[in-house]
Formats: sequence, C-alpha cells, structure tokens
Amino acid sequence: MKKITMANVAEHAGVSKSTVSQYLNERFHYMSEDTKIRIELAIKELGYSPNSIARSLRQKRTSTIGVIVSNILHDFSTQVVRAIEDICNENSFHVIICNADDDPDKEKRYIEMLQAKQVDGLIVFPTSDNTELFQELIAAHYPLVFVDRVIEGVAVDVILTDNESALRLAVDSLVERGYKEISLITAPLIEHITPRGERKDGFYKAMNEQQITIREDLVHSVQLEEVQSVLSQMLADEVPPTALIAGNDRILQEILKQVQARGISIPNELAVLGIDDVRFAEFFNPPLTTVAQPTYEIGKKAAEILLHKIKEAHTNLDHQIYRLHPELKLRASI
Amino acid sequence: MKKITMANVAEHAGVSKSTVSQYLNERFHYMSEDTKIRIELAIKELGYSPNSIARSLRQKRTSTIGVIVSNILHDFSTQVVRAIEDICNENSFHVIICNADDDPDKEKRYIEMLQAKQVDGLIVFPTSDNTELFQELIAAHYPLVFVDRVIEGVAVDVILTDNESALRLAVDSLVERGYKEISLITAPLIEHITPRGERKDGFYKAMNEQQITIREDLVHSVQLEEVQSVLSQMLADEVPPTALIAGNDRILQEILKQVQARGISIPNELAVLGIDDVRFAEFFNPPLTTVAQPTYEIGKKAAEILLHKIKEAHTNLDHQIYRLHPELKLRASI
DNA sequence: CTGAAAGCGCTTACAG
DNA sequence: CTGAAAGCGCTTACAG
Repeated sequence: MKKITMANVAEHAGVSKSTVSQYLNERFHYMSEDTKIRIELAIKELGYSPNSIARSLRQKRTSTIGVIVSNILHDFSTQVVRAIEDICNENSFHVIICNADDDPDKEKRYIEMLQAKQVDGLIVFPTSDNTELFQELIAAHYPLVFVDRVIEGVAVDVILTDNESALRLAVDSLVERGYKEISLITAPLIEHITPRGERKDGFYKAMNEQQITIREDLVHSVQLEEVQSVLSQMLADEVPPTALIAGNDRILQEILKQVQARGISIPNELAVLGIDDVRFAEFFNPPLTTVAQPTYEIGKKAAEILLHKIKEAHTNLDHQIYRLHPELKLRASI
Repeated sequence: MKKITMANVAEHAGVSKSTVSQYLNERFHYMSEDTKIRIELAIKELGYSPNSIARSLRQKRTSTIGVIVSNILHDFSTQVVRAIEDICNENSFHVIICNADDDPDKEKRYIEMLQAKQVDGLIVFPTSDNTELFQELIAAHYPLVFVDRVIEGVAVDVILTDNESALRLAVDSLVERGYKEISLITAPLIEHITPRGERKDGFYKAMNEQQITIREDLVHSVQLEEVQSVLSQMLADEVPPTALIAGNDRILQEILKQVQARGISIPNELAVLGIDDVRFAEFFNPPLTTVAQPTYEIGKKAAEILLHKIKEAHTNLDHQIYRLHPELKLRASI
C-alpha cells in the first residue's frame, strides 16, 4: 500500500491540490457543494490521511509542545504532566514528554531535540545548569514556562507550590498536636533547587513563629541513599525526634522502609508527615498525613500560560512567579 | 532572532547547501579539511540548528515511534514505557507517548494523529475495538507491536506476561501456606482483555492442580467501583475467604482501602497477594507479597522488535506471541 | 468558485 | 572534492 498524498486525492476528485487543501482546512467560503462531495468521496475511497510533517514545514508550526521533567519518578511530575496533557488536548495541541533524570546534559540534548522537532513551546522543570541556553530561548522570544523551580537570572514565568505555606501547614499541624522534637529531611540543597531551599526556609520560619527551638541535629538535607543512615542516627539519639517531615515523596518512601524494618509504630513512637500526597497515603497503615501540592493546578496553569504565549503573535517578556497553595491532608500518622 | 537555515550557513561558509548537508550527515569522504572547518565555524557563529521536520519530510522517516498505552494509571504501563524509552534512546529514536484511557475512540484518534505525524512505528496496548484499523496497518506493512493484550484476528507480535504462570505462582504460594478459601478479584472480562481472562483461567487451572475446591462465590470480575461492595459481601459470608488475590495494582488498592477502614489484620485475618509489584509493597505494613510482571523485559522486547521491523526494508508478516515470566516477591502479607 | 505557482528547509542522485 | 537541481507533501497569496 503506497502512501496516498493530496495530489492523488486531487486527481481522483478532478480538482486541484489547492482546493483539496481548502477543503481539509474547512475553508468552505466559496466551495461548491459538488466539489465538496467529490473531495470527501475521494478521500474516503483512497483512504487518504494528511501528512502533518509537510503541513508543519510549510506553516512553521507543529501544534506540539515539549515538556521536560526533571525526574519522572516523582509522583509530582506525572501528575503535573497529566494536567498539561488535558489542557493541550482541549486545545488540539500535542505533547512530547522527556525525562531529564535531573541531568543537565540530558536536559540540554532534549531541548535541542525538541527545537529540531520545531515544537511551538516548552514547559521545563529546569535543572540549574543550562542558564545560558534558557536565556537564549527567552531572548529569541521562544515560548517557555518553568515549573517547580526558579532559576536565578532566567526571566521567565514559573509555576510552583507555595513551599513556605506547605511547611507552615506541616509544622503547625504537628505543633498543635504537641510535637516539639520535629525533624525535617530534604534532598540536598547544593543544587540550588527551589523547593528544597524554600521548604527548609519555610520550616525555620514556621518553627520560629511557633516559638519552638530548632534542633539543627534534626534538620538534614541528604541524598536519597543517605536517608536511612541519617534516620538511624537520629533515632539513636538521647532525645530522638518525635515527629518527622519528609521533604518529598521519595524521601518519605525511604523513611517508611526503615519504619517498617524496625517495626516502629506510627504515630505513637514517631509521627510521620510527608510533603506530596502519595497514592498509598489513604490506605497505608496507618493512613498518612501529607501536604498535597496543587499538582493539577500547576500543570493546568503552566499549559494555559504557554498556549497563550504561543497564540500571541509576539511573546512579550513580562514574567511572573505563580505560587499555588498546598493543602493539608490530615490522616492518622501524626 | 530569525531562524537560521542551512542556506544561511552555506552562504556564510561560502559553500553550497549540499555540502553543508553532507557535513551534517557526517559524510566526510571527500570533504577538504578547509571546507569542514569553514562549515563548522559558520554553524557556530550563526547558532544554526537543523530543522528535523524538513529532514523528515524529505527522508520519509522521523526516527520517532509512537506508544499508546491503554491506561497510564497502572504502574505496569509507566514501567513498560520507561523501558521502551531506554531502548529507543540507545538507538537514537524518539518516543511520543499517548494515553488512550481504555477508550477505543481515543485510541483511534491517537493512531491517526501519530500516523499524521509520520511516526516510523507503533507500540500499542490495544483496546479490542479497533480491529479493522489494526488490520489495515498490518496489511500496509506498517511496523506495529502489541503489548499486554492479544486481539483476535490481528496478526501481530504481542509481548505480555505469562499470566497463567503468574496465577500459578500466586495460588501455589497460598496453598503451600495452608490457605484454602482463596478469592480472586479481577477487572471485568466482558471487554475480552487478555490478562484478565488468562489470569482467571490460570487461577482455575492452578486451583485444580492443587486439588482445591473452587468456590465460585469467591471469584469476581468487577469494575473498580464495585470492588468494595463485593469484598464486604464476601467478608460477611458464613465462610469468608482467608486469602485474596488482587488481579492488578488498582484492585489491590481498593482492597487495601477496605482493609484499612475495617482494621483487618494482614495476614492473620486475611492474606492478601497482588499481581503487579506496586512501589509501596516493600514498605507497606505488612510488606506485601506480590507477583511482579516482567515489565522492563516486556518494554525492552517490544522496543527491540519494533526497531528491528523499522530497520528491515520490507517488514515481513511473521508474528508471534512472547510470554515473559513473572516473579513471586514473597513478603509478609500471606 | 477554482487553479498554477512558489516556497517551507532539507536530502540526494547526478554532473563536473 | 563540490554544486545545481529536483523533489518530499503540504499551504497560501494571487490571478482569473
């Protein structure tokens, strides 16, 4: 079966390619009913389907956007992506998803790949090492939106959780219940990744507001692999923490592994509160109290802003940081 | 910033477009060192990046494959997709992922969209209502591979878990531990979806081999929303089940919700075994025994077969069903 | 109301 | 060793 092209349809219907093209693009202004029917029939009989590659080349747009997530293993990413897809579907846009695995080189290659594929715009959960590349894109008025992370020196719209609020919700709900020896474990700060820093800052602020003494030995920013040992160490302390805040879903999982292995009873022996409303929170034993990020809203907003930029003839360079509000999911682990 | 094209580079370097194209495609056979350097420089100075849309139009291939998953909410899908991406990356292929949400219409639209985008091949977790469309693709020698589901009348390679083995592993491990009142809950069979049917068949076979009487009132194929009521009903029975097999990850979650709500103790009051090694199995309380599908191997095999077909000049129509072996993850819930 | 022609940015056989 | 020319399958201004 050879590929059927517009030329074949035109010939079969006895009209010109231009007319077929008009038909496909629903520009029926002056088209006679007869022509319309003949083209419709020809398309059906030949089983024609248009080549959008050719169309994109000519039109210089692809109706496709690219999404580069920093790490697809976080539930946060999948949920945000889901929302982006919904909004794009509604607007007849397609989405290509790439996973940078928190690797700036991979991120760079994906940006180049997506540019080569002529996507109309980009939503990125950025790493912090491609600042220059991002600046170039912005200088070229290329539609770009960041999610989750603010990069210094990159003047672009960013949509993220209000991380300080998230930690205030967490700390306040623990303090209300009388917890004082509160520990926070986040991923490493060295990489200057926004949520981590903001969550730590938020933690300090909220603790101060509650006038709880912060014990520096209970605040850790470590790699996933180190969570276990940091935790063992803290639990072996003379005055161990009575409550634990997990900075994200994967840290929470590490914590729960140890809780399980040691048979620690939640919340009697240790209260556990996670940032990110993991899927198993509801039916875990006990059900886990979490702070849910507004993932759907973040994805929705990011897609809406990006599509708006794409539709504008000339993207203006205004930009803004949108902090969306998290929600406490009070369950039984604190 | 205007888009730089190959013509600009050629002019800047003082050579023809053909030569630039040769350079980009690393056909250096006869190219003088001088020319090479001039082109290299021109590319850098102008910040040129090739337009792969134009390239694809000319070459009639995109080095991109499409993947249509039946339902992205299953961990199974994400894991298989991850493997597909890895293999494609290694082979410089790109992947466009679409989620059909178990909706044949959506599936059809995605197939058409991906065809329009001229993807070089398709990996599909098929619904059973687009038989004709699939047959057309095959008749046209279009590279196609199915994952997870066999569709009657569609002669194509299928990669899936050996579902009968999966249920034999499940049943045998329960029987070994003395369980006799074993219940199975799967998703509805009406849709003729392979794993569901095979798992049920596998259950019957394994139970017979073990010479355990099958109680039909403990075998259910129901919608996700009905899992709760079916379960309540069974547990209220005079002789309630002592062990429960969840046909997939989402059914398992429904079961665990009820277990949690009623404070049922696992495995003392009820043993629970899930098909699909969910991420929380390891640190759940108690850790959950599961049968893990060989997700990575399935994705890898599917991608390898598809890429092989794409590289063959003329796809032959041989086809085969590959059943890959599942693995029992023995933990503490049985 | 419809068609001929140019052009999107590449690649590739062919000529020299 | 390099270039001129044709063509991939569309869209679009323009002419009639």
